[in-house]
Amino acid sequence: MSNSELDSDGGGRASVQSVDRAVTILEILARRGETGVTEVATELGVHKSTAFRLVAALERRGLVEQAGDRGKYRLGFGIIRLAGATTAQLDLARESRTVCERLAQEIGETVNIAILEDLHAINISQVRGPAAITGYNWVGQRTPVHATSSGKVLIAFQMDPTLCDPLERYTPETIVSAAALRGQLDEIRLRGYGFTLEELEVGLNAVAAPIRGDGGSVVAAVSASGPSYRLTTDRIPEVAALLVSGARQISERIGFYQ
Amino acid sequence: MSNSELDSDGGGRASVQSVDRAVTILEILARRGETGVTEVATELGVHKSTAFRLVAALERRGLVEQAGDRGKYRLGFGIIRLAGATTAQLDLARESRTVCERLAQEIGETVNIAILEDLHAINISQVRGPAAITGYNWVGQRTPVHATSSGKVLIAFQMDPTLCDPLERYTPETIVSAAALRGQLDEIRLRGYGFTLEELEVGLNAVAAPIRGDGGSVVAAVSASGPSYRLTTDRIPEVAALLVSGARQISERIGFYQ
DNA sequence: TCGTAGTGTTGCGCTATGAGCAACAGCGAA
DNA sequence: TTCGCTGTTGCTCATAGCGCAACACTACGA
Repeated sequence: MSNSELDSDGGGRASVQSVDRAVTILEILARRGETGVTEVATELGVHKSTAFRLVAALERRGLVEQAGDRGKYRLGFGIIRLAGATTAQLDLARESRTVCERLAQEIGETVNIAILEDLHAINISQVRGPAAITGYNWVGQRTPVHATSSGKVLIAFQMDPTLCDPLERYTPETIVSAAALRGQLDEIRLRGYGFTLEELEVGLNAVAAPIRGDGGSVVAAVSASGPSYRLTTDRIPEVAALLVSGARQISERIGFYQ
Repeated sequence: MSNSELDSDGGGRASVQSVDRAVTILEILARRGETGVTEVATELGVHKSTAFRLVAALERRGLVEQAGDRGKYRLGFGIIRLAGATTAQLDLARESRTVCERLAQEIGETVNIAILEDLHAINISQVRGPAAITGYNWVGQRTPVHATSSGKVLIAFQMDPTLCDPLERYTPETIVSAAALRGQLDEIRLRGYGFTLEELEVGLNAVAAPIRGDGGSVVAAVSASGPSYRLTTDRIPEVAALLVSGARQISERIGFYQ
């Protein structure tokens, strides 16, 4: 594939040339295995200094690596890592789907799966509850770990998470003291589930339980959330039991054996 | 990660900004799952039209896909494909290594593993023979299928390969008639191995055998090559038997069961 | 049902970036 | 030791990539 082929996207500047070239380099390396800069340049139809800089940019980010000090290049572990992130999330989302659908039906509220990233909970899957008022889609959203049930559960099982003090307030009920939050995390580890009461949004309650991976570590959380007039404080134990059970099923499906 | 962090590579323009941004987008999508353009732009620290164009460039190449007609983006199957190419070749190279070392010892010549790509044979692994005169590294090299033993074996087991007529000549011995080559391919399928006699380089002979994948199709070839005064015509049956045996072992290791 | 807010997408002009050229460093083979 | 080739770097300049403004579309709330 030459540049003239890349440019034939439909007139004008239809793409980002450098990105196209970089992706082509990844494909060349995928096909050819270990390849030198000059060979990449020849196949790409660019100057070898251009090829070198593009390869170096990919190398810097781990998508390409050099075989030895000086010489041929090959695809790096960064590709595997990206692919792994994709398939791991796909696996988790797929394996948990039917369990989440059942939970949403049983609990009557919206159910979400979240993973931890840089002290944020990121939702990767959602099943809307039958009585859901709002159609808000949480998937892809990052939420603060100290003000969400999933977030609390995720950090409760982390090694010594670094917490700000004070934490950010979202409602009058938000826990802003790191000490108070640590106390709640201790309770979560003892009870096996966590919850929030109008801590992220006024009128919004949530309960969450930990999902474990094949090493036993907590890799995700499943939660149910709803309006506080429906998901009342006295319903929490019942909802928690359902979530803990569902979380165990999901854990077993993704390879956790106790 | 903001651009200012990207720029802190060591003064000046140390990288390719657009490629760095594109890779960061892939990492964002790996972490967050389904994500909108505006969210990507915010996290990347660029204008949303910039983010949109970068995402579109990745989408065009299959590394990113859109979830639905209009909306959030996620990592695409292109990442899996790249990762698969990497791990498949790694698997093949790894599983064949000890067999190739033994073959190099037994035959006394350089042994290579090659795969087919666009009517070229690409070497992905090499073990130098003990009596090797030249240290030439074939890994990553593309060689013409009609003038190499691996190439002939690889196309012999393809569905109706398209051949030029005449083919390119490299030495006085090169087969340049497509009809003559097809005849040789028929013989290869019957015998189970192929060879070349000074067809790529004067003084260079080679023998190759097919490696099969789990569906039985030929996915690679293992070959031995050496100077014609050592790898003589009368040695071919003996060398072929060793290569066929070795190829079967490799095939079994990568999942082929007869 | 309609208006509004927000997101995704596109055209355009400008400038900062990416590219090619020339040259250098290093390595392996003759 | 010399030569050929590859990988790498500094520099200059043209253009590709970027941000801005605007548009199209969708979803939500009144």
